[in-house]
Amino acid sequence: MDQWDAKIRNYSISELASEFGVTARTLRFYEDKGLLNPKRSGQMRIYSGADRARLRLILRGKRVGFTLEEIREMMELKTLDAGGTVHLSVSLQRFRNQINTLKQQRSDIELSIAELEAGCAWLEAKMINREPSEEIKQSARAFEALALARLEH
Amino acid sequence: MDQWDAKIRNYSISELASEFGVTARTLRFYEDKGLLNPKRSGQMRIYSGADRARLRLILRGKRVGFTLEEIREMMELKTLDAGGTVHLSVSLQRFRNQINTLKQQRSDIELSIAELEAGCAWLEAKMINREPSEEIKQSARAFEALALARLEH
DNA sequence: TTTACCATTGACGTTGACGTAAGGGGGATG
DNA sequence: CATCCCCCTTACGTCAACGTCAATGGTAAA
Repeated sequence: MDQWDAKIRNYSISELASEFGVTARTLRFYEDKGLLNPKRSGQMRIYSGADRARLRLILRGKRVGFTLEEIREMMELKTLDAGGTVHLSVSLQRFRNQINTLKQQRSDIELSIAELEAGCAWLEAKMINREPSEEIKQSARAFEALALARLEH
Repeated sequence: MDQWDAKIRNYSISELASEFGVTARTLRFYEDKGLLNPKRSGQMRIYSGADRARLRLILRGKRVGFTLEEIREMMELKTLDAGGTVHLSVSLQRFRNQINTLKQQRSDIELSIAELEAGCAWLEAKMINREPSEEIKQSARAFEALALARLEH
């Protein structure tokens, strides 16, 4: 239980960048936008485990379509201890909205996956039987019909 | 079974635009990029039900994070009947990659939802008990610890 | 005919998220 | 000492996805 803990590990900018597959420029940019603020040792940036965790959150947020500004706001809301009940309830509403957005997106994604999987099946069918047999043509038309049915509302 | 079918419905540019909550400029832009090509009556664009279906796909693709270029490619792959087995298998691989991307995204989304719901719970706890009781402070610290545990790898 | 409205095609402007180039500091190694 | 490598800041460049503006045309009601 001494101080040789795993959490006192720090990271240089390029370490963190390469670990997450981004450039150093990106990390400096995020700092500029108020998303990160690592400690400094002189000029050099020193990233802690917490900074690393924030970065993970930022990148995940990006992947699901939030802008950097939105991500910054959400992170601020959680570190914002001051502020009355009103402010809290506003924050709560914002979080709930984001959740609904994400759920909508998840459903979009599931539809898209289904769409692409249907496309795969269609391509596979075409590859297995190269000669334009009536059988395949039939299934092709069937697929098209199904696709259309799903698409036209 | 006469021709008073539902599918012969056509749309003007502003009809389609307002139905999907985009501007006419957007539709012209998509056409410029080869994503749509409605028929013309003179200068005016005439959108068919198929065009409408394509638009639906485009917008969904956008919502899940594909670029217009990617969407165009995917749509081309499906209307591309010519091309040998090699081309087909390349297409198939592309589709499979997109599917994996989407599945990754879905998992990201689920993580984000969990994150935000935890944030909601945290805010709610704070609202219910406004006075800074030790009890709440404890649960706050507990939450922070949990969050960190989830975040740091 | 005039007014009103919707359509068209350019062309340039804007925003977010970085890339890239220029110029310079500091330390470790041959 | 010279060379390398990593770090820093400042500032301009870029790309996608449209927005906005200008000038113009067709048609339908007043």
